[in-house]
Amino acid sequence: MKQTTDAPQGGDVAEMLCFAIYSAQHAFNQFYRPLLDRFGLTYPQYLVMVALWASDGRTVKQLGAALRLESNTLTPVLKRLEAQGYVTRQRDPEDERQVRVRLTEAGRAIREEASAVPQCVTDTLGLGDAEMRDLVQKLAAVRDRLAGATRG
Amino acid sequence: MKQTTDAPQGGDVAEMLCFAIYSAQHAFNQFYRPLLDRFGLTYPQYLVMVALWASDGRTVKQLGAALRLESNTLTPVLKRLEAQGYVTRQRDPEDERQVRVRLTEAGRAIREEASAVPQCVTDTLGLGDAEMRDLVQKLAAVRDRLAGATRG
DNA sequence: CGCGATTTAATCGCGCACGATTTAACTACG
DNA sequence: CGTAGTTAAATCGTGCGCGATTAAATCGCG
Repeated sequence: MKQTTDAPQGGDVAEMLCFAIYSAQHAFNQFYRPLLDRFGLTYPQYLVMVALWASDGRTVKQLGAALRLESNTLTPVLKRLEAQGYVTRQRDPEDERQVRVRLTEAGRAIREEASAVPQCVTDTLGLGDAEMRDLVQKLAAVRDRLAGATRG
Repeated sequence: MKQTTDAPQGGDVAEMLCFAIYSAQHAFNQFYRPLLDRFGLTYPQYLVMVALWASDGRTVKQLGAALRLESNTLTPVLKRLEAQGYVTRQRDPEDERQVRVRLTEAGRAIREEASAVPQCVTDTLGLGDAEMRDLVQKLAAVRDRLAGATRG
């Protein structure tokens, strides 16, 4: 009987969920690149901006919780965003261990313009709203199960 | 109360399909790491091995078509696999532009042992076969639509 | 044949990811 | 208080991804 799961016995990477996610991630990255070029943003940088547009003034830790990244990844990204003039980074006077990340005027300014970007994604994918949400929910479940098993 | 925007996908990263894929990809990467450590393989290296187990002796181009990668990414990965003793790389005498990648005895030898790895994934995810296939198919459709739009 | 166009890998530079470690600031507890 | 333990960011090294470029082999067309 043919295996159709994540098992390589029967087949190729094409049948594996991990590869479906892996290759879809690269496709997103490449799809976003030309759209974000005019802002000088990379895809991970864009995700940070989205997180800040939703809730400004978060600490590195809080951003990391939202993006599932840690300071070893975030700090260099945030420094580049700071160098681009989109955010500021300053130690919280209340707790000097923490660094608060805040949007600059320029960072807030591109929000409107950048709203065309996700619209372009939905247009390209042509998925219904319910189908999209379902896919997001299923992927979040996969992610959380994997993450739970990795730690616990 | 959580802020949302009018833009589709524009609330927070948690609602965005691109982020669901992005974070699931990282979760897979971290889930695989301890499982692959004993083979000395990274996750991308493992995907190359899976592709070769399915069809040995492919060219870099053919491997790239399967994995959606190009030589700029594959060549260093293949060199590391070669250094580990899992594959050989040699120019095709029929067409010296091409490099054929072949499993060594050691490369074939770990196939059986490594078959426990995807089993561990299915056990952890607890998804039915049909549900898994459906998810893979949907993600492949997303990937192909994005890739088609990026090129075309 | 000859020579420009095409194809295939490889190379280079940059920006993530991330395990491991370090530094600094805060907390808890005797 | 003081100090051991904890927490938050930053630092470092390695390995991808990938756009851009280069080098070499092959193809195509006169």
